[in-house]
Amino acid sequence: MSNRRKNELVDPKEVPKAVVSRLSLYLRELQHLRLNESTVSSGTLGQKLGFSDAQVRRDLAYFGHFGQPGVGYRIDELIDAIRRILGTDRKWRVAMVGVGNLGRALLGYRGFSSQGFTIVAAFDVDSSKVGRLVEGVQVYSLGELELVVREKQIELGLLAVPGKNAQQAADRLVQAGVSGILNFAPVTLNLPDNVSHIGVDLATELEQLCFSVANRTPED
Amino acid sequence: MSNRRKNELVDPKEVPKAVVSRLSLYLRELQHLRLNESTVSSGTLGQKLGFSDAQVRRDLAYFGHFGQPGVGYRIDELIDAIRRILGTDRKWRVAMVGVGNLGRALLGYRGFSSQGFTIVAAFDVDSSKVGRLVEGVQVYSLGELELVVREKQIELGLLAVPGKNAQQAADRLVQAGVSGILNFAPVTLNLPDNVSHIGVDLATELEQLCFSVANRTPED
DNA sequence: GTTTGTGAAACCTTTCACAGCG
DNA sequence: CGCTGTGAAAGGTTTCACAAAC
Repeated sequence: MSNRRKNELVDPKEVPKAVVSRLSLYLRELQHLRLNESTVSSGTLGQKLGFSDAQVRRDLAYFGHFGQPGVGYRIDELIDAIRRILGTDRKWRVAMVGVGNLGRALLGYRGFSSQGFTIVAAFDVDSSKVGRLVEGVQVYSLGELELVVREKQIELGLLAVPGKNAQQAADRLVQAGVSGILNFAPVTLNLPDNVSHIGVDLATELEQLCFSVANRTPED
Repeated sequence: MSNRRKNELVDPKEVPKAVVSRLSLYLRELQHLRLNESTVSSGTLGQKLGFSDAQVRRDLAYFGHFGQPGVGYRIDELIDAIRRILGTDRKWRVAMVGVGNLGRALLGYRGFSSQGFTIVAAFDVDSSKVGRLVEGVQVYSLGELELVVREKQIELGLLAVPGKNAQQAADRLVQAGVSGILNFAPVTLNLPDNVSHIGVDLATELEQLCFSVANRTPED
């Protein structure tokens, strides 16, 4: 047996990045399974997501001994554990930068709040939007960004501005002290190492789909 | 030297998936660089994206000999080559399923059309939306999905419906004959192997960001 | 019986380092 | 010179297969 106690975390640096991305998928699936079952085996969980049973067990074993031989994993317990690992076992305060089509849609998206994220302010250059509530969120001018981010202790930024303005807006978020940025603009941001960022480029995702459609073997 | 001639493609099955995802990023960066330069080295291109020079060269070499020693890569030529590889050197006809917040935002997103994707129809259950134009796209009832997809020869579907309706809507797209689905609903779809699909879960992305913020080493 | 956790093997991806080309 | 393309090495990830646990 490992010298790690149950639920004790390993150094996150030795956890493969691919494992972390699957953790979110496990969490999502477990939240559905919880409605009907109280335990699940690695085989069943893997099957729902298209992974092997061995992969599920290996992934979870990075973080502790969550399973019971002959039984499987207790769903509630595993959900709590994964949320602790991901850091979503508490609320995160988030800012939206850019209240165009996409920004507005994201402000109204219920999936964020259900996972512990609260959008507490939005920013836009368009003065006709400033001062209004959009999807229940107050819109401020970009000039107020630093002040509001500090005042409301915002930790994460969602960036939904046009590509040409994205780097500048990101710099301001960094300046204001956020710890992470989720970037929807189709550009690669250049940021200091002490700020995490992830890019989500919708056109890029569609290109990947395209490739896989165009290169499918005929007999598939 | 390889026995592959310039621009000749290898069997796509032997190309790592990670390489394909970087191809989209190379393309995006090259489209910016083209405005100021006519050639670029692997080092420069890699630096913009945070990849090593060796990785850029290795990735591109899967598909042919695009570079010139001592000079680098001709940007226009490389853009054309990557578009051919991804399959975006032609127009793709796309349907939007779900015209809620996110669906509407995606209908108005200019980034799709600039990369060769044309949204030619939208579908929604809400009868107050059916028959209207949203962002210039005609909205049909879900009942018309199969007919319209066939008539307009739609190849790809964007799925932006609530999670509980996603599998059913995806089944209908498959039934209607689409080749690929980009799924924004927070569920894992179960689809036949002859239909490609990619999931984009916005809450999941935010969780990944969270993890990387929460687990950053103090001295970073 | 079922299912976990994990060494060991297999497989996959990135980096190194340099011959060879322009 | 500078830069590519690529063998070989290093590093990372997944699968196999089975002893141990229930």
